Amino acid sequence: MTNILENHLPLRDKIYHIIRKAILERELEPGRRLTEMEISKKYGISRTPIREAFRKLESEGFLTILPRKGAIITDLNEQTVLEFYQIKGALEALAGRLAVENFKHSDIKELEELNNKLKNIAKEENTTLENFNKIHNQFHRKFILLSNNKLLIEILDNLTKRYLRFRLMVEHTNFIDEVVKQHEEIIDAFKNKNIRLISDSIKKNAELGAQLIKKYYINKEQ
Amino acid sequence: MTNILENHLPLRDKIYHIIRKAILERELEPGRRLTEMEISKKYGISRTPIREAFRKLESEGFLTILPRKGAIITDLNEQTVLEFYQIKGALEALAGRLAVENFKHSDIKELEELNNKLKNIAKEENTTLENFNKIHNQFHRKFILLSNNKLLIEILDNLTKRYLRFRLMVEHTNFIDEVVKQHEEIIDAFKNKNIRLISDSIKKNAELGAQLIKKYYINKEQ
DNA sequence: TTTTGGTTTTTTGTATACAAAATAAAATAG
DNA sequence: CTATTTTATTTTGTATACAAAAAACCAAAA
Repeated sequence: MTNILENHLPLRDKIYHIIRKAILERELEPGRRLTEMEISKKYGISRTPIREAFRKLESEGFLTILPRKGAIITDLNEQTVLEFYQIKGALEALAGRLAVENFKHSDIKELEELNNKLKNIAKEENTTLENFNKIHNQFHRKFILLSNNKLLIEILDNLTKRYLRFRLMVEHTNFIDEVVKQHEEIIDAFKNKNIRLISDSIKKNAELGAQLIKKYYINKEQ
Repeated sequence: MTNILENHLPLRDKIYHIIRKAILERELEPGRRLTEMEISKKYGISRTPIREAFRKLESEGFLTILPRKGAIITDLNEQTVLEFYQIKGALEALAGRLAVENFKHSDIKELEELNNKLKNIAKEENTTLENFNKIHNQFHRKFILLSNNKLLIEILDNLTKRYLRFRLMVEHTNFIDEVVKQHEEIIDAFKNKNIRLISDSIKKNAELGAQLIKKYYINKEQ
């Protein structure tokens, strides 16, 4: 495994990855203020690369920087999540439509294998949410890559990273069966090269994601 | 008019806007290398805020930064443009679908007024491409804002800025009539609250944009 | 003429210093 | 004791200095 922190990257990139990881894993909770000095002392480096990392994290929505005030970790509310899933649905549906042309038999097979892995995860005893998410992402990224639209891939990758935080909040495991069934629909649609069906099934899958997050927020209120 | 360079913004933001403008207006041509010292000397400021501006410009696709090598202005080829318009089509169509609910009579009227302005520009003698683009953007941004999806608005704003460069390459004026007609279709679709029609007419409009750019590249080759 | 090797110059990466603004703390007035 | 002003501290914004890497240059050899 290639460790980002070891391979001689510029310090700004190393510190970027460290902070990003901490936010994603909720070590740094939303709303918390982050000072440059704090990080500087903690890791024994100067403020210059830290500032640059902060700006990058801001542009990706992890931090909110107020001029002359500093950085706070962006809070993600229910509304934001729903907005995200609407966009995810539309863009992945586009990816699907574009991908049809490029699908080979082996690609379909790969999707089926990934979906089988998901099905097995549901049966396993000690299955982690991270593991589920990993395979789930591989499934989606498979047809996204086949869209051959580099900008689309870039945008979806960015969004997925940016909103990964939610996915780690929710107990997907109860819904794996439902997800697997929907993925089967998507695979069928690709098999039949039915553009409309591809688009609709992918969007439906995104809507399910939104519903799961919604449940989390409802439980939180109680 | 609010001048970005005067109003006490941090230097990093001022210099960011200066460079961005220069790239958009093709003063700085694609492929050109930009050194920090060059900007530093030209504007009499230190490298620190310049570095931060560079990173922001990189994240928005204006610059490509290679570690220990420096920044070059990103070159946009035909393929990238076509990819952009595919995404623009899908996201604006989503915006349209979401906007329907929020459309008031006055909003429809506003769209009609903007489209009339476009129609008049076609008739004018000395009409600038910038002027056309400005009104054209206002039309699209109108229903995008009504989608009420903040993330969607942010993404579309970013993309529009990032790919503004193209729009300034092409002689839209010959196609204004066609654009106006398509906009009328969009307005009608909103009037009838016909989701499918809204989606399709917006996508068709994006495809026209792609075609215009394509023409530019074809002419360029000759 | 071309290629290779080393030297110089330029440019980026990082640390540090200080000014300016914002926040926190303390002191004073009511 | 509370509210308000003043002072002190913290934190960001910018400039500068130096180290490290890359690029450019030049000379000598094939």
